[in-house]
Formats: sequence, structure tokens, C-alpha cells
Amino acid sequence: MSQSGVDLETSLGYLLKEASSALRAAMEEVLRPLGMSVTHYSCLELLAQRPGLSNSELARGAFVTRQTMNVLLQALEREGYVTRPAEAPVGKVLPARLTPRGRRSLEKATAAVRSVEVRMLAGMTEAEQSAAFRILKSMIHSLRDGEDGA
Amino acid sequence: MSQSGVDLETSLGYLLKEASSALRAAMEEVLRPLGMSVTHYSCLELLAQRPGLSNSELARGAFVTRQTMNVLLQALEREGYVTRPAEAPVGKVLPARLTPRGRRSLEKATAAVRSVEVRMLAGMTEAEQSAAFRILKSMIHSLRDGEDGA
DNA sequence: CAATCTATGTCAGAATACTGACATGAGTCA
DNA sequence: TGACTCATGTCAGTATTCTGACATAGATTG
Repeated sequence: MSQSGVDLETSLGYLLKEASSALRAAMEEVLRPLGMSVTHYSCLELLAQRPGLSNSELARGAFVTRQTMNVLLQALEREGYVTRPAEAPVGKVLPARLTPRGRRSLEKATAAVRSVEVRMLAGMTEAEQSAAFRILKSMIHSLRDGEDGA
Repeated sequence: MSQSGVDLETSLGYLLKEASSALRAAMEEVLRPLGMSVTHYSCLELLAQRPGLSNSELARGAFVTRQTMNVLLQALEREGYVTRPAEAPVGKVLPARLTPRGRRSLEKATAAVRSVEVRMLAGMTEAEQSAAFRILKSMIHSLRDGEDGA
């Protein structure tokens, strides 16, 4: 008797949420022994791959608000994982960078997270991974499209 | 020079998080005018499709803790969207059900959320949707497998 | 039958993320 | 130049979710 509803059993949206939730749980599990949260890790990984990112850019990359990222960055700065110049080279944008300590701390976390990703991909062929990549990109694009258009 | 890292640009995990984040944002956007949060909606939708679900079952279905769901259920009960018997028919499990008011409130939300899902699926063929379904199921299965095994 | 284990509902406190607000710097445009 | 718009960093308060803990009911096991 599946009425006009969304039908959770066959909803791609529900499945997407389920997969994302499972991924997050798996990441939290391997990061907890390292004393690191997912957002914490995301920030460090972003900085490793794109040194000089600003607070707002990091926030967008980690899918949190810039206020949330700012609190995290201040903590990471205080604990010596990240450095930011006292004054902005241009405008108000403060480029952040990992310290050697930050890089060292990230190493173990990266390995742990990669093991999760490998596990997630287990049982998928190369072709399926490509398909997944393309399909997810398509979903993101479609969702971002009409968010405030028309 | 993409070192041994996870490489955000080609990481399925990152893309999964991005898609899930976009979906959540889109849902929040259409639900906000109805005064409903995503978790709020999830609870109602679950109850519509599977009447009599307990607090803990609803929590698992909405991917939150049972404590969180309990707080929400108490609020929904107080506002007359949901009813639970005063005493458990068996054990401690309290089966929850939508009231007519709850059903009415859900109608508009379901339509709104379905429009988001339709938008997300725009540009995907039937075959791609099937592939997405299968692939997401595979990811979930792989992630849940070894979460505390071995 | 008794002991143990597991799952549930619930309360309380802690952690986390968000919304609102403000000042400031850069770009646009008349 | 001056007015306007936009993005940023940051502070403060609110909201949401989580972790910890407890008592209880059912299932399991010896």
C-alpha cells in the first residue's frame, strides 16, 4: 500500500542519507582513537591539499558554516596544528597553513580514513566507481541548480 | 603532486558527503516554510509508512540516537501530531502513530520533499538510477560489514 | 529456576553546529 | 569621489544532537 509518499525503500535520497551516515560513522570510529573529529580531520586534509585556504573557504569545503570553522581553527591554532598571519596580506582574508605538527597529526588520520574509503569501495568494479562518481556529480549539480532560481 | 592523501577531487567519500549535504540543504529549504526540520519530517514519514514504530526504531530510521528521537517524539506528542499509549502493550516498547493532524501536516511536506527528489533525479536515466541504487547499497553494506568485526 | 545479556525509554549534562549581528575591506557603478 | 553591494572574520546566544547513566522488560543460557 505505498500511497503517494516518497517510499523510503526505493528512495535514492534516503539511500544517499543512509550511505553518508554509514560513512560518517565509520570515519568517526577510526578517528576517535586519534582524538580527532570528522570536521577536525576535514579541515586538516583541506589545508594539506590546498595550503593557504581561508576560514570561509575551509568552511565551504567541510560543509559547515564559517562561524563553526572559525571556532575550530582558533582551537587548532592554539594547539599548534595551524598557523595564520596576525594581519591579512590582502583584504580580511587570513590564509591558514599546517604546521609540521599539524602535518604529523594528519598522517595517521589520513591513513585511517583511506582504509575506510578502501573498505567502502570493496566489491565495486572500476566501472562502477566511475559510474558512482558521475552519478553523484549529477545529483549535486541538479540540486544546486534550482536552489533559489526562477 | 597528489601525495599519499585521499585526494578530495577524486574521493568518492568526499563526493558522497557533498551530495548528502546538498540534499539536506535542499530539503531544509523546502521544509522551512512549513516549519519542519529534516529529522521532524523523517519521523513523520517513517510513521506514515510503518505505523506503530517504536522510538528506537524511528531513531535508527532517521539516523539519530534514540535520545534525540525521544525529545522530538515528546514534542510531536505534546503538539498533537503523534500519539503513544500510556503503557506498553508488551515490554517497554511504545508503538507510535500519526494523528489525523500529523497526517495532514505530513502531506504538504511529502510533496515538497518529493519535488526535491525529482529535481535530484533530473538528468539521470532509468539505468543510471538503478546503478546509483545498487552502488549505494553496496557502499552501505561494505561499510557496515567490518565496523567492529575481526 | 536463576543469572546474564540485550534492548528499550528516559533524564541530565556536554559537545557541536547554527543563526543573528557587527565592523571592515574590496569591487562595482554612477 | 561616494554610495552601494558583497564577502570576510569574529563575537554572542540559541538550537540541535550526542554521550553518559539508570531502571526495567524480554530473551538467552547454564
